[in-house]
Amino acid sequence: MHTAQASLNTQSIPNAALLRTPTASRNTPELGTTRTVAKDEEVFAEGDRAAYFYKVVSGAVRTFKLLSDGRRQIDAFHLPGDIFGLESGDEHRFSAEALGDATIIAYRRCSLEVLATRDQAFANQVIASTMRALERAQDHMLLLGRKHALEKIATFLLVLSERLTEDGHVDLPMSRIDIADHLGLTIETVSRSLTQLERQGVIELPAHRRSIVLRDKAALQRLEA
Amino acid sequence: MHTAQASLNTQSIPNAALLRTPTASRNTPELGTTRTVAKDEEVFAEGDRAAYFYKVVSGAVRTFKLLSDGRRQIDAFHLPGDIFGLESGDEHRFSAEALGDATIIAYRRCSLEVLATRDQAFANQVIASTMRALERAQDHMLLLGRKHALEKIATFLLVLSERLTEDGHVDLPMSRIDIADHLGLTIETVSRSLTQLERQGVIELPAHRRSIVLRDKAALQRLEA
DNA sequence: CGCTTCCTTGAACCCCATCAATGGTGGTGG
DNA sequence: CCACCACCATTGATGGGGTTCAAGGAAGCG
Repeated sequence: MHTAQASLNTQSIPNAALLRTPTASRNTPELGTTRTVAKDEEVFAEGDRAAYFYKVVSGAVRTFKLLSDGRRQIDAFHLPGDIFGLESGDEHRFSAEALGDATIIAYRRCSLEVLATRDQAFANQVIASTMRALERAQDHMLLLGRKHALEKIATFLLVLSERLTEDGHVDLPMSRIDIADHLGLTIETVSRSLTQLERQGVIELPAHRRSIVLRDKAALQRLEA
Repeated sequence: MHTAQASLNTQSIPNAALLRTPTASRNTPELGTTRTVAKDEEVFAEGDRAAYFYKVVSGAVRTFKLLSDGRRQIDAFHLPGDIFGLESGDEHRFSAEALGDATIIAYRRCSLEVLATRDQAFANQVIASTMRALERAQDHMLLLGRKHALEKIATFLLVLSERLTEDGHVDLPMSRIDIADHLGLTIETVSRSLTQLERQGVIELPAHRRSIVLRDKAALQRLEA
């Protein structure tokens, strides 16, 4: 059992040298090793031994679960600074793949346990981070269970914009299929909803479909429900 | 920001005297105070100061979020032994209400922090428990985002039966509305799905609609997808 | 320049929501 | 003890939001 995929962003663990140092593999090789992952390459699969957890350095990673017939639920996208793949049990309960070419650092799980046992402040930070990950999961349950397509898209764009935006310009690291499998929709509905928002003048969809300009954030917030 | 509602069952925190002792209010009054809550009474509301977190002693509690127009998502039902209302921020991000008459223990949040700082083993247990809560949330996201009504009901019954069953006989502490708002369905669909399972001989619905007999768990597992 | 891949758009359908009414159970008071 | 009532659950009929199926377009890459 047991993944704790949801992102634990390192910003919130100021005391944790282990998690903060993207160059840990060079400075303290025993704590983490850098690894590059190609687009759509697997980092780990559901059922793998969870000997390591990971931090995104560059690029982005999706963690997801599959049903027997192939239906997929992406629980989170992990951006630079995020931790994923930390488990309470000894198996990964999710799969993880790179959205595009990515660089990640792998940490031995036992490192965490050793450090958490020695350093109480660090342990408290890990608790807080895990709780924040849980809270994000809970917000997402509200979205999945009770929001309509347009509300889901609006929420998604607003959440993304908090991390990826430069004055309203969002560069999407993921495809429409990924968005659909994150929001519990189909690619067609995602596409139609985005088109609708564009027609309403709320967003703009540049030609190369991997970026979105948020024209009217207030309108998105109203749509969020 | 930030709730960490999902249940942290005390079974999994063997070393944590604070969490394990239902009679803490008598033995160590500074750690927790017992409180009884009537059916549908509020324990705390979204936005309240999160000075306390809680453990269920008897009865059951729902934690939920509301959208502006009243749509509700119940993120979890908390049964005896479960912890809820633990926040990383200083406000409750959910509301909590008793399903029926219930007894709970309120702990000051600072007690947890003090204890976690002094006792590394305890801190590690809290991390593990929070991660397990997160994992349950992740399973529920798969259900909400990608499962059909019948699959949702089947999963729900199987999960419940792991905790509440005595040889297949499940006593539901919650109403159909609560089930619907947990699974992202309507009461009508919940009712129809249960009826369908009964017609298929998979379950039995006794006259007083608050219990269910699981006749064929294997069939439920097949339906789970 | 053609191919592949991804995205968009259209049309038909279906699952579940919605609207509406009935049924059943437990509680209350006569 | 029974009749009435309120609440909850069930059942039926209809409709709609989103999926499914299918085709067309647009961008990137060899």
